Parts: sequence; structure tokens; C-alpha cells
Amino acid sequence: MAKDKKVEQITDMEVDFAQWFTDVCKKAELIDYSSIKGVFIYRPYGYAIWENIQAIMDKEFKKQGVQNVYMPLLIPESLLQKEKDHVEGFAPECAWVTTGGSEPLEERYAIRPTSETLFCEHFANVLQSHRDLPMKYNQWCSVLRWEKTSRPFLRHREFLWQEGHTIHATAEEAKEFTETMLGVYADFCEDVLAMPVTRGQKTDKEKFKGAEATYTIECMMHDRKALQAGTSHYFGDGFARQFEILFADRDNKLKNPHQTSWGVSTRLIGGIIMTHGDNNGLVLPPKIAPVQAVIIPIAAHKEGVLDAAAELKARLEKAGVRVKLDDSDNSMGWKCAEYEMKGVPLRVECGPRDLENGECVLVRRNDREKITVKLENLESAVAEQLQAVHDGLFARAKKNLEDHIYPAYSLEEARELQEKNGGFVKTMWCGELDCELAMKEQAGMSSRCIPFAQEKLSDVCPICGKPAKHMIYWGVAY
RNA sequence: CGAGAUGUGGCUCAGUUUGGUAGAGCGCUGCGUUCGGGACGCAGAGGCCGCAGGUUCAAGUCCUGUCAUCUCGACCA
Repeated sequence: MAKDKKVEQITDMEVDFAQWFTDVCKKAELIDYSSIKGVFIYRPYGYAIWENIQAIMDKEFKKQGVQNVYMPLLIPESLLQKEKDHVEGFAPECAWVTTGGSEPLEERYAIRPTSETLFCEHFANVLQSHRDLPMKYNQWCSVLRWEKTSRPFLRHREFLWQEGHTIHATAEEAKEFTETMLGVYADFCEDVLAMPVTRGQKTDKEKFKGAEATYTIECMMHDRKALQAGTSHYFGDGFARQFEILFADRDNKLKNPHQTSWGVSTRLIGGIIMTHGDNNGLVLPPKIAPVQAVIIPIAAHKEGVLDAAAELKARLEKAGVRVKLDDSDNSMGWKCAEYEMKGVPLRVECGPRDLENGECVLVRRNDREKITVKLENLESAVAEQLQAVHDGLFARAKKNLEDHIYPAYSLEEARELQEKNGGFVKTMWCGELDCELAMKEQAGMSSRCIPFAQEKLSDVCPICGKPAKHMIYWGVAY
């Protein structure tokens, strides 16, 4: 067996990245297929990752004054149709409920593809005064979009997400909150998931249907394709006008509030897999790993080993570490391979030899570095190494991102760079849709975002030669 | 939604050309020996061959349809 390759069932990512991804999802027991295309089963280990994401993110939302609510699953067609752009964007991929019991319904109901319309209807009902504002709501739920192709985590027909919806008295406040939430997402990705992001704005072509502006965080996967990891939208008062959401302002005039919405989904888990994973399987960022450290007793039949392992487990649990003790009679090698495949960030080995010396061995998942620690320092050493795993993952992903952003000064050069290297290609851009379409048509790339961190590469759009308005990132996206 | 490929125990696959008793390895269960990187022996369990029609004395195998999975496009978080 090759020295570096411990899990044979997983296709090497260099051989076939897509197959590698599917193998990891299956072998790490994250997901199972159901009998309906694009509708997946989140298995305990996969769902636990989502629960950890939820727990941390929900706290951040609440720091922003957001309250959780739950909206209905069904949207009457007439309600969905109130905002023109919005319905054009989503109606084509709605699933519809047409029968109640045995009776056909008078009006069909869409299974929510997103809940703007429901929130708007509700806001119109409950909003009276400027004193009620802002209203900052969020819901954790699933939504349904009848996608034509599907892949685990990256594109489901039914997927889990959160959708935040807020209304504010002024445009300024709403705009600011849109950016605040994008920041919450960006920080979460980087500090919790160890996934570096590019922050920026979507072009008109790529923005959310019905929004005035869409902000995005774009991540780069290990195969250098782009993943949109989260979006935050500023709606202006467009929805509020259509849905007649009104409040009495201080001057006693009726006004439309200004709205935002923002969301991330279980696609984040797909991002984690493709950012950090390797040929031995999943590699999980410690902060969301269902099991942060696994204790493997060696020669467990020998006197004292199992007791010592159990004591280590109790101590780590007490220290707040999510820890598992594997005292099964599988071999050492089997266990190592198993927990590597499942991406457990830290392995704690304790055998007779270690115990004799009053030590145990910590092994980091990301770089297989082994650290011998004195048992009395266990808690601090584990905390330190979990942080080291996080830092190592972030540094590697950051390098991958930074090493694969290439400036281009002509469409042809952009095409060649993408073909050769993948990653992001950055160019100047005039802001016209035609040039965006040309880039897609001739270079196979869609616009990813207009980064907040702008640079001036030249004065003109390399596609049409007219004066440039922005620097923009292009890439091949999931 | 268009093109191509594939559906056979939990997994990976053979068997389909030429219709004739359902196979292998791994995994799983039990017992024993092992135990510092996927150990070994012995004994077991487990499949109406994706689903529905059709042809036939007889279908995993041939025909039609359908569902699902994978790859590549188009569309999308």
C-alpha cells in the first residue's frame, strides 16, 4: 500500500475530483440518496456538522438583534406573483401542491423556494409605526427548488438553510445591515470554517431576482472552482411597495420600509469538503467537527490501557472537547484510517509505552504531525492542537486562493489563464451585460463578484475597450 | 432539459454477446487468536438481479417504458 494513501475506497482527487467528492460524502457517512432525484438524506454525522454550524451562526445572528421565526411551507400562487422579477426568477423551479386530501385546490400552492413573499405579507400585517422598526427576523428551514441536475450538498432540490429578512426605516440603515450580515458570513467562514473568502458585489446579471443589490462571499475550492458561500441582498423598498408594507414615520407620513434578506445553506458543508478534504477523506475544521478528538487505545487488552483511555476521555469532556473513545477491537490501522476518512481533527493515541512514560500522542489530521504530550498537560495541548489544525487549514486554503487569482488584459488572455490554471481571473470591466455574456460565451467563465477590495489594472474594459468602471473576478462556479 | 454511460447481497464488481439452478472479494454475525497504520483462523447470515409491462416452455440476460446514479453541456444557492 502506498505510504500516503490510507483509504483505498476514495478516488484520488487528482484522478477525478467530482468522484472524489461523491466518495467522501458517502464514505464519511455524511449523506445518503433518497429515491427522489436531488432530495438527500442527511445522516447523523453530516447533520451534526450542520447543527454545529447552526449553533454558532445563530449566536452571531442574535448578537445583531435578529429573532428566529417560522414561516409556512406553502405559498399561494397569487402571493408569489406579487413581485414581478421575483416570480420570474423562482416560478420556473417551483414544485406545486394542487390537491388537498382528495379535492383539487382552487389555487395551487408553491412549496417555498425562498420566503420573501411570506415575510412581506407578514410584515405588512404587523408593521404599524417607526417604533416597530427595525424588524430583524430569521428562519432555519428547508426550501425546495426543482433543479435539473443535483449533487450532494452543492445542489439539492430540497436543502437546509437559514434565511434572514429584515425591514428598516431608512435605506441607509438597510444597506448598512446588508453589509453587516455579509460580514457576519465572511467572519464565520474564515474564523469557524477556516475558509478564506472574497467579499464583493454581484453584477446585475447574477444578483437575486427582485433585489437592488446582492453582496456575496466567494470561496475557492481545492480544484480552483468557485463556490458562492453566502449572499446578502439589499431590496430597497421594491418589495415593500408591491406588498404594501407601510409604517407611520415620526413625521406621521406613511412610508415603505427598506428591506434586506440574506442566507447560507448546507452548501457550506460542500465547501468545507472541497476546501479542506484530501485523498484520505474528509478534513473538518475543529470548530464544527462533530468529534474533535478521537482517543485510540493501543493494545487495549493490556492492563490499565482502557482505564487510562477512559480517564482521558472524561478529562477532555470536562474541558469542553467533543471527544470519542474507540474501544472497539478493530485494529489500530483500521481506526486510524476510519477517523481520517471522517475528518476528525485530532487523534489521541495512548498505549502501554506512552502510559509508562506518563504521555500520550496527539496526531493532527491535516498534516499528520505527531506531538507527544505529558498527560498532565492534556487539556491545554488538545486545545492548542485543535487551534493548530484550524490555522493550518486556513493557511493552506488562503494560499490556494491567493495563488490562483490571475490578472488578464484581454478576453483571449482570460480564456487561456482559466484553461491553464483555473481559479479566478481578474479584469477591468465596463459594467455592460454584453461583455459579461461574451466572457461566458468565449472564456467559459461567469462573473463571481466585483470585489470590495478594488485594484486598477487598466483604464479600459478588455472585452469592449470602453472605459472601465470596476475590477471584477471571473471564474468557473459550482 | 439535451448527449453519453451505468443500475446484480451493505460495498466493489463478474455473469448479459449465445435466454436454462444467483456468483466472487470485501464488509456483517458468533467464537478464538491478535493489537504502535485498514490482522488471522473456523463457523454462519444475507440477493424474487432498480421498477413496470412485453416476448418465451423458460428472462439477471431479449424488447418497450419508467425511475435513479455518474460524466459533459444548458439552467441555478
